[in-house]
Parts: sequence; C-alpha cells; structure tokens
Amino acid sequence: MPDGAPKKTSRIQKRNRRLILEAALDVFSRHGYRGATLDQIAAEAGLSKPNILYYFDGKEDIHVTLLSRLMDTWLDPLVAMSPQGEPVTEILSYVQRKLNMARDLPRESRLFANEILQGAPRIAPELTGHLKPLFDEKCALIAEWIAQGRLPPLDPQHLIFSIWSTTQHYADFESQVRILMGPEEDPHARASAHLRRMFEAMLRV
Amino acid sequence: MPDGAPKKTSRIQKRNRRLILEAALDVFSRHGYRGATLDQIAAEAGLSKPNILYYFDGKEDIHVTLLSRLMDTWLDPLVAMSPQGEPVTEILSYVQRKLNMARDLPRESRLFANEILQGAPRIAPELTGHLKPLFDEKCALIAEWIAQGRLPPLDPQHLIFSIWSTTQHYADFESQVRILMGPEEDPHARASAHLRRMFEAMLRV
DNA sequence: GTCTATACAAAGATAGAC
DNA sequence: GTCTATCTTTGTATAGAC
Repeated sequence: MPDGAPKKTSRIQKRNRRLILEAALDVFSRHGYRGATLDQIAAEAGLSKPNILYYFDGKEDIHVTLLSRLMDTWLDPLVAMSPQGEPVTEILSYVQRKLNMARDLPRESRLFANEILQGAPRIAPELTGHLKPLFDEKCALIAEWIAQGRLPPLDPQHLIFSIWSTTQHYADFESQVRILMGPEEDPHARASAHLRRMFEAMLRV
Repeated sequence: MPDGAPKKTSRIQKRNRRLILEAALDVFSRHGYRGATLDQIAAEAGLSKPNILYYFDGKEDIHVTLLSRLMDTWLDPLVAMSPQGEPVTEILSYVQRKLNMARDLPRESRLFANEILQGAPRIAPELTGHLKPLFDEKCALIAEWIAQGRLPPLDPQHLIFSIWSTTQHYADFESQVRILMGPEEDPHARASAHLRRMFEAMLRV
C-alpha cells in the first residue's frame, strides 16, 4: 500500500464482523469456550456457518479476537485510578466503576471468568503483557499512598484482588445471587452501598 | 429387601466408583462440563470408557453425582457458624475456614464456579433446596446479632457474598493470581492476614 | 465386570456453485 | 460474499464376546 490506500474493509464487512463478535460474546459467555458452537454463533448472528468462517479463521480466532478487543474496556476502570486524586476517594471510585461494569457488562465479565477459570490457556500472554504491568503500576501507587501515611498499612495486591472478586461476583455468580436474593427491587444499589461501607471501613487510617 | 440385605456393593465397585469420581473431579474442574470428555476421565481413572459407563448412566450422571456429594463438604464452614459464639469471632473464623477450603479444595471450588457461571443448569435444584435455607438461616442469625447491637448495621446477604467471593477468588482465579503475584513464598498467609484485617475493620461496632 | 468393536450424533471446517 | 452440500474428527453411548 504505497500510497496509503485503505485496507478495503467495506461497510458490510465491518458490520458482519461486528455481528459475529456480538453473537460470539453472547454464546461464549454463556457456555464457555468448549460449550459454545459455531452453529449457535451463526444462528445468533443471522449468518450461515461458512460465512462465519469467511470472516474468521475458526472458532479460536473468534475467541481470541473477542478477548483482545475487550481487554482495554475491561481495564479502563483501573487505568482511571489517578495519582492526582485523594487516595480513599480514588479507591472507592474504582470500586464503584468496577461494580457498574459488572452490572453493565456481565457477559464480558463471564467471558473473562470462564477463561481464567480454565487456566487462561488462550489469554495468558495478554495477562502477562497488559494486565501485569498495569497491576504493578497501581500496586506501586497504593504502596506510595501508604508510605505517605494517606492510607493505612494494607496489602496493595490483595486489596485489588478483593475489589475484583467482590464486584465481579455479581456478574459471574449472578445465577446464584438471584436464587438466594429472590426478586429484588434494586439489587445494584444495595450491593453498591455494602461495598462502599466495607472498603470505607478498611481504608480508614 | 425385607431382611435388611446389604445393597451388594462390592469392595471393588466402591473402589471403582471412587476412582471415577476422583478423576471426574479433576477433569470437570479443569475444563468445565462441556469441555470434559469421558475419554479423559477414563484415562485418569485407569479404566476403559465402557467400564465408566457400567458404573454411571452417562456423563451427566457423573457430574450431578459429584456435585451432590460435594455439596455438604462445601457448605460445612457456613454450617459451623454458631449462634453460641461471639459474633465477630464467628464471622472471622468463617472467613478463615472458607479460605482454607479454597486452598485445600481448589478443584471443588472451580467445579462449583464453572457450574454457577454457566447458569447453574444442573445444580439449581440443590441450590434452592439446600443452600438457600442455610443462607437464609445464617442471614437471620447475623441480623439478630445486629439487632442486639453486637455487630454494626451491615447487609447480611451481601456480607456473605463478599466472604464467598474474596475467599473463593484464590481458587477460582488461581491462574491469574499466579501470573500477577509471581513466585510467592507463602501466598496463603498473606491472603489470610489481608482478609482478617479487612473483615475486622468492617465488623468493628 | 471388563473389554473390543462399532453405531450414532454433534461440531469444526472445506469444496464448489452461484 | 454467501450459500448448500459434504468431509472429518471427536465424543457419547451401546452391542456383544469373554
């Protein structure tokens, strides 16, 4: 492409790839990698199975494409935790953003959960390459806040694990939560209040 | 069986059923229901595939048998939370028992996580029948402690969710934790100290 | 009770017409 | 680019000998 010619991805191609990835997110998040079938994805996308394979090299290609494209969105709330802000506020806001994400993007949460649960066979490189540096950076930030006496002495790594697990629980274990809570007027609001209280208590110097 | 005749389960039958369930726990917890194959289970159990199907009616039969047999063990730590004890001690002990369980029985944790994650299709009745009543009972106990002023006003249901999620995280998301923590001398001890501090802070009146 | 051989179904992928 | 038809592999389950 010497003269900067476009990659020739037509409008219809973009649309179909988007349709496929949207359907795949649905199916993979509900059934896991092995449990998902191309037939289901094709049916949900409203395309034929061979047509799916015209746009992607195969089932695994669809899966890794999905995971890669969603990784940035998934990490956004942590990226937004800023050295400029007030420590307790920053962390409590992070908890809220993460909980909102579990509410708004439960399929994405379950997609990642399925993959990690089975040993992260297809996403380990992304974790090492993208998540780990970000994780280390934010742990260092929290450690600095502690050193400055702006946070009580706590374990930055395990604090982040606790934030992840408590918030994602509402997406990943939604079926169990629903069975145990019964019909609830506003489940998100109660969870939000609970987590704010919990982490507030923990972060008090 | 009028005269109380034994069910005629020979020693070898018991042994083989045990071998199969042990192998199945391994395979199902690593790959999920759909991802697991009878070939793998047979290979790990050291038996032939048809022999597996002599002892169980099929793949699903093995799976539900596993889940049912493990349910009691799984709920033990919560059952042990006693009205007689001191509230804060009882809850902190529960956290520790649950964390120990994630360390000692990670396969069981992942088996349940896989099932819940996919909507609990095969275990919903057990959840409704066994887990729900126990959950309600313990929520009522915590609510009583709060009413007596022995605990701060917190949300019993979400407190239990937070305990489950933070402790099981170390089993269910072990692959991610390992990538992020690197080689660790005693990961369990650090997690244990962190969770004790966190829930202690939260439970302080 | 256990095995070999095999039936049967599901699912990933390809061929080739249009 | 999209389809129908089909190949191939894999996986659950059964038949029947021993």
